[in-house]
Amino acid sequence: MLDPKRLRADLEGVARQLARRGFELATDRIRDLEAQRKALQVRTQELQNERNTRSKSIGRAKAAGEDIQPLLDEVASLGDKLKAAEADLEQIQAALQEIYLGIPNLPHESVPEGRDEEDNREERTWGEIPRFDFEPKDHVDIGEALGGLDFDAAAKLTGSRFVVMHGQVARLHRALTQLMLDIHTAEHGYSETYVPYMVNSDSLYGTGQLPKFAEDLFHLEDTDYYLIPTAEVPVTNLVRDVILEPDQLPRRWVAHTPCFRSEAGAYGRDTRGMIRQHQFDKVELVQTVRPDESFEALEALTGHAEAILQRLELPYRVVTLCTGDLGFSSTKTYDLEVWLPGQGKYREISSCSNFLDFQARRLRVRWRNPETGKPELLHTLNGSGLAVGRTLVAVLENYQQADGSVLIPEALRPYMGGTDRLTPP
RNA sequence: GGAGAGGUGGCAGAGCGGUUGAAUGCAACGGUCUUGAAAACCGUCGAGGGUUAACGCCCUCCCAGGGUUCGAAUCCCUGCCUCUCCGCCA
Repeated sequence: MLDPKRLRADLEGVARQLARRGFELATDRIRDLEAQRKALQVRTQELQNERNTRSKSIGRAKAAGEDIQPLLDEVASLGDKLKAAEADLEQIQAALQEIYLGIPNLPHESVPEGRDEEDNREERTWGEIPRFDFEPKDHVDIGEALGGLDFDAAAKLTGSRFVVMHGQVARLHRALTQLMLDIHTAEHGYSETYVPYMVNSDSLYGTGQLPKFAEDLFHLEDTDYYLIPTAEVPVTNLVRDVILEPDQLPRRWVAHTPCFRSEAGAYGRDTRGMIRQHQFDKVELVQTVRPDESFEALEALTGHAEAILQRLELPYRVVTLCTGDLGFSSTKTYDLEVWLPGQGKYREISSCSNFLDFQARRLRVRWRNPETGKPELLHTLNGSGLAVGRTLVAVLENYQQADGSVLIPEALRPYMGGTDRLTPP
């Protein structure tokens, strides 16, 4: 959520910045509601003040043994007036809240202008795109030939957009997770966290998935519980309603969880293979930092995610999302895109974002600023480090051999019992 | 699942329905004292919001949401959470 004070003080300026990302701010309606809010709030508080004052004097009179009936008569109508004013105020505030919760974050000035992913800006590339002296297969063919990927079984057990993994491929999947967790904890200063895979709606409001993106979530019937779409939700919510001391900052967590996404609105896209699933594993990096350090932290965080790809020797590029492609809560996002020979293009494997105080305001994540002595909002960030399923896809496709086997990247071999190759049965 | 107890400020812990946003202790911060520190003593010390140029004034918050009342941390209802005992279970 944006700062309501800022919206009041500079509505037009905020509207201009939001227009960059194609969001039209309802300035007239906001101005109108804010004016009503102000008038009603002042009136309500006056009435509350009157009630408090009179009640106190009644208390005093009673203690002094005086007849309080005349005083009671005087306040007879006050209660109704106050109730009406409070109800009106609540209604206006709810209307404003609904609008405010639907406003995305402001794009940072360094974010390129653009409509969609076509306009994202490439920052750098890393690694050599592999050349094959045969026609490279995609991960579905490779994985099925290895006996390690079974989409038909998953369709029988559940439905489309799920996968069953077997044997050496299942182990490879686990090995990737272990490698990522080990690097982030041992080399990048993150502390490992295990969190619930279901969260309540408060948590989802806090990180911004609700109220706007309910259709992307799996909701458990007759409960307030949802399956997490990313570990970002439970992990960032760890500091909801918390005031951190300066020496506790920055906080860095890494968590490995499955992620559940309904993928509503993605009907025809990536229907083949593991690229877009209802359930996938992800190792997630989350940081809570001082406000003056968040852009620095974004660069570092992105580097941490890149380190995994480098360790696996997978070619990738880094792009800055343009204003039109930027996520709802983010002010700036770098996507890491790994090269997939099966598709002959780069595909997203990590998304690293700085949210400024956008999530922190909803979550009331604060620190005690020693300069002011007051609790102030922190900045939150997160990034995938990495999406495990897509990393598996990248390994299978980039390390495939003409005979149908798949080499294991050096860094993974200790996690694979020393095996250097997956071979078809 | 059954029975009971409870949820108050950073922590601990009081709080007859009426000048209680909340005693007291600890912690924290500022000061006195000291070569320095400790101890002792004095003082400050919750959060959010409205209004104001500012000083200030005002409102809200004692798990959450309803209710009773002129007035609720205190009474009633519902929900959530925690603890103890029993049952079941990985």
